[in-house]
Amino acid sequence: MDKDRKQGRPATFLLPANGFGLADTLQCGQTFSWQADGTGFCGVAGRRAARVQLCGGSLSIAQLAGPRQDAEAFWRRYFSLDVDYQALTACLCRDEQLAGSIAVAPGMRLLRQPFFDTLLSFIISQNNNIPRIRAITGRLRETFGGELAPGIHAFPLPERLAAASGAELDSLRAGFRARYLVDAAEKVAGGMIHSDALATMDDDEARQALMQITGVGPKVADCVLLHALGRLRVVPMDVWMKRTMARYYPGGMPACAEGWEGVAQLYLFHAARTRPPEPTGAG
DNA sequence: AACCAGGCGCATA
DNA sequence: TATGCGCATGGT
Repeated sequence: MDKDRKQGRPATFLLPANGFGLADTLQCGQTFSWQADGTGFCGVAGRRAARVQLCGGSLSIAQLAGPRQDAEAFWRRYFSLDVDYQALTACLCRDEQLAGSIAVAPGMRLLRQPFFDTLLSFIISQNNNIPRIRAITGRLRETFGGELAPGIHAFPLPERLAAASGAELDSLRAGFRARYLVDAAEKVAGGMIHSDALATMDDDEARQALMQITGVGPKVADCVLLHALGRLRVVPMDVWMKRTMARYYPGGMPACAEGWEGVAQLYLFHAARTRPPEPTGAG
């Protein structure tokens, strides 16, 4: 695998990305693995590192580390550029509240993220805010993850994190979540939790399996199902979504979101956090 | 069943 | 500058 990591030149290519909103996609709280970098972003997904930037209607990707052969296919899938969001959002917009939420960030896409990166990130996200999640995941990567490119570290491998020392864990300043990270690493390294096995289960079975990890409750489990396992009907219920659902959809998501409830959640969540809450009633 | 630990960004005083 | 609030989970 040495040839994959030590490359003289990055693999650089363009992906068609009409209507794609890079900043909204990377900054809405679904990933904490990307750093704004002037005109673009640098970040990681699994064992790959990349710098990405919008160029007109295309997404320019410079993969700095990782397998080159399937790089285009990997990133196309990661950014959901293989999904017809024009058609999908047009469908969701049949609901008035969803239309208003999509208008806040119409180019936002649901990422398809690597399993273990996502599991660790959302364990850290619990009872936490985005700046601090970014800080802790950054220290987690620098402490335990391999350096894929200069200054860019991967998320740790499960085996490495499972062998963490107490001092290393303290340095994360992750608070009570530190032992949750270790339990997740042990269960993945030991094969008790495996993404291939989760993929064969229905949503409820996979949720229950993930909740065997200490520190993974229903909300964190649903985040992993949606963001890493492609379970697009799953709606992680944090406080913002509880408010949104109670207020606008007491009877559940509208029919136009059937099968895409998790994607609808992305827009509703982002809009709820972005714009000030409206008073009840008209106006 | 209701409460707190745990750390820190944030809004409000 | 100080104070309190919010947050997802596990444990009491």
